[in-house]
Amino acid sequence: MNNLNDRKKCILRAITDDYIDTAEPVGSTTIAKKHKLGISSATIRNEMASLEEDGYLYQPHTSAGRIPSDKGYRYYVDVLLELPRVTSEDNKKISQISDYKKDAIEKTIRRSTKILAELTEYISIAVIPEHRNAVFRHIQLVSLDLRNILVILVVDPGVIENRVLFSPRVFSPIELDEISSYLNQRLRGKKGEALTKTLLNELRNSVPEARDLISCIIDLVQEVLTDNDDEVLVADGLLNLLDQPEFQDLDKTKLVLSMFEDHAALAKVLFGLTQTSGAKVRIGEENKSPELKEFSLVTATYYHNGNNVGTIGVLGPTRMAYGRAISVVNEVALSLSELLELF
Amino acid sequence: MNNLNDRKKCILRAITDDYIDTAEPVGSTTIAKKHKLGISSATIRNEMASLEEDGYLYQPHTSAGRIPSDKGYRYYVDVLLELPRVTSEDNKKISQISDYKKDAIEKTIRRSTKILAELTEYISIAVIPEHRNAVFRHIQLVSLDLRNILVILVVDPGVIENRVLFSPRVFSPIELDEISSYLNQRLRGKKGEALTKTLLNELRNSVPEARDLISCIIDLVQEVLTDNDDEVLVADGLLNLLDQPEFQDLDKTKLVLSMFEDHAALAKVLFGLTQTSGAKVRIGEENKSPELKEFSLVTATYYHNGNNVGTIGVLGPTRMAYGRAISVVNEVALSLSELLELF
DNA sequence: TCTTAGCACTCGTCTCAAACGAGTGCTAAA
DNA sequence: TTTAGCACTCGTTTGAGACGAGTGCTAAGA
Repeated sequence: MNNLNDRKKCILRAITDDYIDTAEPVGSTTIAKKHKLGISSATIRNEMASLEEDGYLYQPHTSAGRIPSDKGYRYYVDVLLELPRVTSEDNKKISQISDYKKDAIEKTIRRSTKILAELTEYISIAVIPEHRNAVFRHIQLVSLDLRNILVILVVDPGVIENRVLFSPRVFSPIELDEISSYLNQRLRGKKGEALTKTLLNELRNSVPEARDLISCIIDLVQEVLTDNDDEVLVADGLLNLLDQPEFQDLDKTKLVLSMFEDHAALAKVLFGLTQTSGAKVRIGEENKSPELKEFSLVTATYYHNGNNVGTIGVLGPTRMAYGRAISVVNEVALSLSELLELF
Repeated sequence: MNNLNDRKKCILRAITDDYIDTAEPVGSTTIAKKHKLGISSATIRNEMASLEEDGYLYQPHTSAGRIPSDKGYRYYVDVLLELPRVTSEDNKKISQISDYKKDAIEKTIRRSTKILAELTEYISIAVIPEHRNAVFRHIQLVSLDLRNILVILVVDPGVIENRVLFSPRVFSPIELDEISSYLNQRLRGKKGEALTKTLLNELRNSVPEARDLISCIIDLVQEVLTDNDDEVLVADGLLNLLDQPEFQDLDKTKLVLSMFEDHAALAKVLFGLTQTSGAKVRIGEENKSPELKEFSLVTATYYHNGNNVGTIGVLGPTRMAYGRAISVVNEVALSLSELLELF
């Protein structure tokens, strides 16, 4: 694929840079003037025609300049792009991710997407750790008053779930402690898939006088560990889309934004991004989903204990500032992984 | 203010209903045809001219129909409006508010705004209970492993805060229980303002070997009870605005939506809505803030233990379906209050 | 053989005037 | 007091023409 001569590379890079900058089709004279390549507009025109023939560029209509095609962007990203360093200003902002240290993992990720959206001015999305990989760590029952019992369920990595249960029967703190430690002993380290019916029934019947309470608790544990319909996707900066010149058409834009009302479906689209290290870039048609064919997606995974637990990234027009996006996404994923090591 | 004769009332109501429905200036013939009032378009025209003179209507330009002015909407809401009953379908949706029963109050309110936005198709907003009115209820320290301690702080009404603290010194579960019950005993029922320096210092020095741990805990308590910069405003359905014909102008709409980036400032605008019972309606210019002069705001307060703790409502164009908005907002506020009674 | 100046051509956008039509206010008759 | 009739207003739509950015092609020059 590295089959372009140097001059073609320069021209393709110039056109792509310019188009990313201005959102206007780029003409040969513009290139000749702005980027002093030492060749005339006529020569550039010839090269452009050749690049178009090879599928790197296209014209929206005869009398317009050129726009990079998806193939063009792909070449740009793979071959031509030099990643800019993350500025210290950006780094300052990114470091805000760890500001609140150790609150729930989900909040941390929300904060990260928010920061990512602000930095890139695109839509920022994150897939949060799948609970089904989560492990039971600790449960604690606390008597708030006679009949209200606070259940605290701690799950690795970093999810803490609280629920206040109303119990018709009064339990003494000692009883609650006993129940807690029994459940802890039986459930510690278990994954959702390990919660077999046999086990659950055994637990339910273990303390006859607390059957109802334990039932409720088990439901909660199961709910948290098996992650039915819980939010798996976090998005921020949706409105940034309105600032992009290609989304001035309201109907089109509404269509896109309405995708974000069904987080579950969208998560599926964004899943299957299992990736090794570094940022992954999906450009336009490379996205399987037709709604995303005008979008590019730059994602990176973040880790917990060396395991790939989730994905974070940005979604923007194919005319995306790839360099900056990739740098920033990488940096954010890195910060997030570092922070999660502390959980 | 009840100074319009019956015919004028009918015409004003017809124009307002029609304009709310179509978003197009309403002409005399339209009224004559759609609402069989038994009078000709010419008569309606005369009455319209009179209503315009009195400030209830205006024409966007000479050759157009009429649009209700803010004064016209106000009259419509105060005098002409008959509240529609909430349909059983709506009620079904509203009852989803209590689906998850007793998770944290903030989540409940988020869910409520989401439902409200879906039902009305306007922007839905809520001011969540001010923490400074919150009361310390319970604290619990749980040893997760040797050096990680989970702090659970329960605050009335319905806020549960978790934090994992890393402690260089190892505490036994018994020690942690002792610290918990000491703090519970000293802090139970206290408001943020009751946390004087003297008290806090006394607590800090009460158990010398746990000084650092207690310090961290106290910081957390103070943070939660004094509610520095925590989110006080929740909004949903921002994108609904794009479906309104009066907000097809992207620049204008972006300006409005950007208001929602500074929740704190917006909360101020929406505060000062201390109100008795039932929904409050603010129409167009009645809003102090100039950004909101094209908007109407329908709000109701919700209660906890008989105290007005927060506000929930919808924000839409002045051309709002007031009847439905008021009914639904009232119903949601009611459901929310009922649910909070259980907290 | 490669480069480039020159030029005719294309086609989207901008401009402006004319036609259109929804709605009005006024007048005069019922 | 109501209403049919009509001239008038003014925003919107339509279409023709001018404009111009950018192209491809040709032919001359390096």
